[in-house]
Amino acid sequence: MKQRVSALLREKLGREVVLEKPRDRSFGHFATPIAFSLAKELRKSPMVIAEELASSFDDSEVFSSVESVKGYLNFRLSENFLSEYGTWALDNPSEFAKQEKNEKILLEFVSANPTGPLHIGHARGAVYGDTLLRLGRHLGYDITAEYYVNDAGNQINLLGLSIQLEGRASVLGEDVEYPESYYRGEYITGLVEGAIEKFGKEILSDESRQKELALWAKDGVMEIVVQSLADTNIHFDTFVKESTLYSEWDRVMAKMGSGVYEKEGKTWIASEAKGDDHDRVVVREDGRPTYLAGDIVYHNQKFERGYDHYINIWGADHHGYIPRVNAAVEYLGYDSNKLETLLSQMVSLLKDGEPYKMSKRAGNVILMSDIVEEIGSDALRFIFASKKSDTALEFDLAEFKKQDSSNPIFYIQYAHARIQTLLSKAEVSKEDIANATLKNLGENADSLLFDALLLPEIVEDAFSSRQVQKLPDYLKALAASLHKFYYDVRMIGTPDEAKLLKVLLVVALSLKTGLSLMGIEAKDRMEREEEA
RNA sequence: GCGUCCGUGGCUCAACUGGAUAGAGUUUCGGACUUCGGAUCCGACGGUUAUAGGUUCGAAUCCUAUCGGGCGCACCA
Repeated sequence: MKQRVSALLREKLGREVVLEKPRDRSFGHFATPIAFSLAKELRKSPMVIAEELASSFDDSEVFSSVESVKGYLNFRLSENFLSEYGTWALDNPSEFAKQEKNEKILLEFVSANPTGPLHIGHARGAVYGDTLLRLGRHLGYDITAEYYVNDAGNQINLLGLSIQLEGRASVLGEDVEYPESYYRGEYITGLVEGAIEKFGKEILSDESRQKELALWAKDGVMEIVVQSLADTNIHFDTFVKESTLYSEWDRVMAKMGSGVYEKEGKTWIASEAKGDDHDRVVVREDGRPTYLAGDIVYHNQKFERGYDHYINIWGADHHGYIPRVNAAVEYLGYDSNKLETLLSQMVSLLKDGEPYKMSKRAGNVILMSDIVEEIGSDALRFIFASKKSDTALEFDLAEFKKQDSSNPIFYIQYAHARIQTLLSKAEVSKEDIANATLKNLGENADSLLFDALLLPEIVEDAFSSRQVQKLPDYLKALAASLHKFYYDVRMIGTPDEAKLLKVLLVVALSLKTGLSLMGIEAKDRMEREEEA
């Protein structure tokens, strides 16, 4: 819709035009302040320019009116255009809001270490990434969702050690000394049991078998992780294991050329020259690679696979890490502008206004799976998609357990269900509705139809700006329009029944499509949950 | 100290990335059903957009400084 208008303006003016939605619908469907920017070069007042432009659109079939108001150019779409577009959408529901973008994107997200279950911070990045993925795919981008598994390095050894310590303490009854950092939580207990079953109790006391134990355990942890993600409708196409990459190391180092050098018996990357605070060690004196080394080979591998664009989603606490990875990418001979790193900020939880209690059982982290169990996948996804990912978020669980309009996910679902109920009570046939023409609707229904047809713009905007919260914002507003319309206009049994219900069908299509892009299934009926 | 993200009604967040009168929800108060699901709707109260300058037709948005906060600043991941 907007594209159509944009294209018309481009044709007319020979330039790209900023198109916006006026705050007040009485101004029209779209508006542009173009006359202000033309004022300088044309040396005429914006008002005059706007007047002239407005009158040049007189013969258009797309617009019913084009007016200039205080230098703004306001467009009102014709009933004919809206009617045809709405009908097309209903006839081609799976095509609605879709596009054919021609770009291959590698989207890496979550990538939590296989040393423990996902916590609430991971969940935010996961939801953000998956929502972007759904939006992008809907727009036709060819996107691969990838999870990078850090299954090498110290944290893996620590996993083996943690299982042994827990097993020696709880199973063998020994007094053990815990080091400063080790993994704890219910899942460790589970791994101890599994380890005994598989290897026998001996493995708990044999330090030389720590590595063997860890390599087995990380697969178990990954199963837990994958299950948590699946419970939230998140699925990955590929998993790349750090441990499989090091065979490439010599070749990658050679590729970096002068970007790496030897000093004090270590290998460094000259990242400072590429904007980092200082150079970084990639291989220690004893020959063990650092964390960065893994990322260098991984990003080399990514670029060798040949995508048009790369997106990483990281926890915001890693933001200082961006310059050094970009530096590596450039030394490898690639364009670091193709690599886009997005951040997902911290999350703090409240429950009934009080800080959410972290359970000792879980090792003092808030587990993603606990929250999903408490409020459900839909609510979790909605919350995390509702706020800009790069700002800190605080939310109260209690708000999302309510069954009324204060709970946005409920409010939207209710709007969708309400439409289904109306349809089931319709006194006209489905054919009558499908064949109805969406004209002479009256101001309320016309406005509602337009709102519902805005979804394509929202999807495009949300993806290209990487601001997925625009989608839930839109859905909330659309649901509000629907509820208000429902209250204001009676439909069943009136002469306009067929066409009004057809408008509602378009609204339902938008709501359902929008929700599915958030990984949430639209409901046809609301089941009232019993108060506990 | 350096880097980075941020500061918008009492609270949680928006604002089409520089556009029209800064909008929603929540809270508080007041209204609306013998009517398609009141699980809803309407109204009121509430703002010098942290502060001070600057840029221009136009600033919450861009620039500078100050104040306040989160997160980084490893040969940990």
